[in-house]
Amino acid sequence: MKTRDRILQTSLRLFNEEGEPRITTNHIAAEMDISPGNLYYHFHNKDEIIALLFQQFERRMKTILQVPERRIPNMEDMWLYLHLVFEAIWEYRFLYRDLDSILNRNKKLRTHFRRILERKMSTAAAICQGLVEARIMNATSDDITALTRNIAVVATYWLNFQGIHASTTTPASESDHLASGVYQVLTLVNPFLNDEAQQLLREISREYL
Amino acid sequence: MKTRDRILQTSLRLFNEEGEPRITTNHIAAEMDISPGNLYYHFHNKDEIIALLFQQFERRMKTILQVPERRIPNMEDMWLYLHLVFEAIWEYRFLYRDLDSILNRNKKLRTHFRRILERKMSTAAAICQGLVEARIMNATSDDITALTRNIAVVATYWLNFQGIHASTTTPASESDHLASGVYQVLTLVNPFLNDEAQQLLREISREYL
DNA sequence: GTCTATATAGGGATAGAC
DNA sequence: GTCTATCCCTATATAGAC
Repeated sequence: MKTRDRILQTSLRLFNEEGEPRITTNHIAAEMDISPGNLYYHFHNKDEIIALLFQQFERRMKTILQVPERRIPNMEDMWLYLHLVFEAIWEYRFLYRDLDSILNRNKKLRTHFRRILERKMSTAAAICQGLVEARIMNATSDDITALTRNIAVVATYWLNFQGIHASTTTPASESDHLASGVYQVLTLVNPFLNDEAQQLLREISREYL
Repeated sequence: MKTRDRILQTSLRLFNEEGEPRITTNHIAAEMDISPGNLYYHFHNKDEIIALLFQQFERRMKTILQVPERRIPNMEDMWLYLHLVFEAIWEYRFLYRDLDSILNRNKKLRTHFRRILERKMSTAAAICQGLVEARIMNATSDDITALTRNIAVVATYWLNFQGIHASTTTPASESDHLASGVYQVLTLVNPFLNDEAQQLLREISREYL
């Protein structure tokens, strides 16, 4: 594996584990047993590493958010779909942990992140619209607007919230984080579903949680 | 006004405006036209300033979250109540902007912040319970658990979300931030309310938003 | 491509005079 | 209480040898 790729890989791991602000270029080099000078041969600065990692994340999110399917999604689809989103967030969670600090340093990242957020919301809105037309969901257009915003907020900040709120109990495993996030987002959708879909959702929750 | 208090006041303003990580003790001293040495006469270090500001915030939140009233709150009560919470968050928004970074540096703050979060949720749960008993709200105990978590997430991270999402449009005024946050939280509660309460909520929203 | 050595800059913090 | 001067440390980044 090329040094350049190893730098990206190692940076991602350390950023996720320790938080981006606490990891310096020296830390990354030391962890890889290369010299700081070598790292700077491959990247001009730390921001360039972050920008590259963000690009990877963005590409991944874009493919997830495409939703090429024609048919109306059922509850199980939604669960799995949300799971993919949370999985991607989890693998690049350092971005979310210090979101403001990272986005403030780089205007381009801010714009791109906002686009991802907008895409998340429009995808969610489209799914809801489909469910309404299939009479699975009962919601006005205003309801859907507010709902998609809430979905975006909870999906974006769930890991942060968990990190504060659950720090009392035993540190949860990766799959716990993901499943609880998916569940929490679906509780937002739940009150708008018809009885049958609500029942279905309860069963799926019991199965996965 | 004593220098010590002016330091706190100036720090709070600069932290809120520029973000806590970007404001150094030298910045604070320069802004006040005092020497860095003088600042260190009054505070041992930057963390001590932050801890004091946090204490102010915590006291304020505690008094808001007391809810000494006996009677069942109506929709207007809830609006005003949430408004107080968002107002307090707004005035100490630097804490929320770099929450992870600040809480990671100081374990004590983390514990106290978690307590505030828990208190927020138990207060919200108590209010919901009251509404259910008054037949204004229709929700199971599981519904309320999930709902209060969602309320906590949205209330905690609304400003951050707004900062990313709305950065395209004109920078909103303070009152816009608050009102939109209150509205957004109430959209979480709305689907559980009976028709009459939902109607009431729509009217209040139109009035304040 | 990789290393060693080093320059630079900035923030945190202290000492001692006034 | 306040100032000036200064020290220490750490992080970023570069230069030049190999």
